Amino acid sequence: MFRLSKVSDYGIVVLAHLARNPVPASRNAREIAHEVQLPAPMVSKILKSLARQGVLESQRGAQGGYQLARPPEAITVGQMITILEGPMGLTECALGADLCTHEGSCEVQSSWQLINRVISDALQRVTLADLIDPAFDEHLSTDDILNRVRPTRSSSVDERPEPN
Amino acid sequence: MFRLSKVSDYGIVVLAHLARNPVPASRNAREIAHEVQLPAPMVSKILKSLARQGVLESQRGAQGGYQLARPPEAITVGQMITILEGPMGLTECALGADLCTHEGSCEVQSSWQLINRVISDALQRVTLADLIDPAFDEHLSTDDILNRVRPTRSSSVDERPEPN
DNA sequence: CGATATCGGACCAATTTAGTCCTGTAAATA
DNA sequence: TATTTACAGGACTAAATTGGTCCGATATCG
Ligand code: FES
Ligand code: FES
Repeated sequence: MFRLSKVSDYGIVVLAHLARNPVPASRNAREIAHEVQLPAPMVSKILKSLARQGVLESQRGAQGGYQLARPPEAITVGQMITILEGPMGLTECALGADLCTHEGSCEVQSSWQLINRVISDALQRVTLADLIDPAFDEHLSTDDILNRVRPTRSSSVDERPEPN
Repeated sequence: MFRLSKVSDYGIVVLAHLARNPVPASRNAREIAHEVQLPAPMVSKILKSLARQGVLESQRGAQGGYQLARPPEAITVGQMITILEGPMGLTECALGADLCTHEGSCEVQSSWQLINRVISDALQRVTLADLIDPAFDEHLSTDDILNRVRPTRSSSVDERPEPN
């Protein structure tokens, strides 16, 4: 159906909420779930994944909770999706590995790899800061996004999601 | 998992194969399936969808079969995916309709709509002709694709998949 | 007429997803 | 130190989706 899973969907909503509402600095999973109106166990699971991958910092114990580990400009939509959804690739062939049974006979593998890269790059160009920027989502064309010279706030950001 | 379904995957392989091997003009489903080494009933189902949406022309009865209804330059990857996978949208909210239960309280809906448009546009910029062009998939950057001035063969193409 | 093929669905099994729950461990606080 | 809070890490289930098959109807050719 070409949809993101709910995990990614919710995850991005949660991160956007945290970026938009930076205080109080640390909140626990239950509070966050209540704030975004999503099922608490799901949100908890998602928060754990994000913390494990370094997007959130977690504090255990009483008064513990989660907060963003980096400024919103340093977190891209592409990273979030990769973390919550697994390695990006519209088809397995697109990943380049020897996973597809038709490799060798297939005539479109390399094309898929390119298409995949295009999508991936596009998603890496949108940051969490963009998601909560009211100016971002109004009257922008595709080319504005894809060609834009990054504004100051994210000009020096060029990170990848850390492995692990 | 953020993958295209097999239906789309196979569908694109089939179309690429037909574009690359234009003769004989009309072949039946069984032959096509054999040529691309994919399960015949699946291929048949896919061919039917594509024919119904006008990408292929079908000829019934003895000596019948399928052939491309338009030149490869006039068929985009975005169209193929839309036909085989349904309306494109990474989340339901992205479609803009009143489908999501969180609408109103949600803080990222309009951002999703933009992200969605970016992906969609990117996929509309790649045609079937590109997929079978050996030059296409070698050493091209994302920007080459996204910013490229369309070459002659697809400069005047700006169609959408017809509704129905 | 009879053979060939598409058309349009129904149908089923296997996988994936959405969502819950439980046990363990770390931190704060009284 | 005992207690409570809250994350860590999984196992687990039910529901939805997907991949794949099959069939009766219809159209076309010879
Ligand atoms: S279908 Fe897998 S390599 Fe092309
Ligand atoms: S989650 Fe549906 S509108 Fe945002």
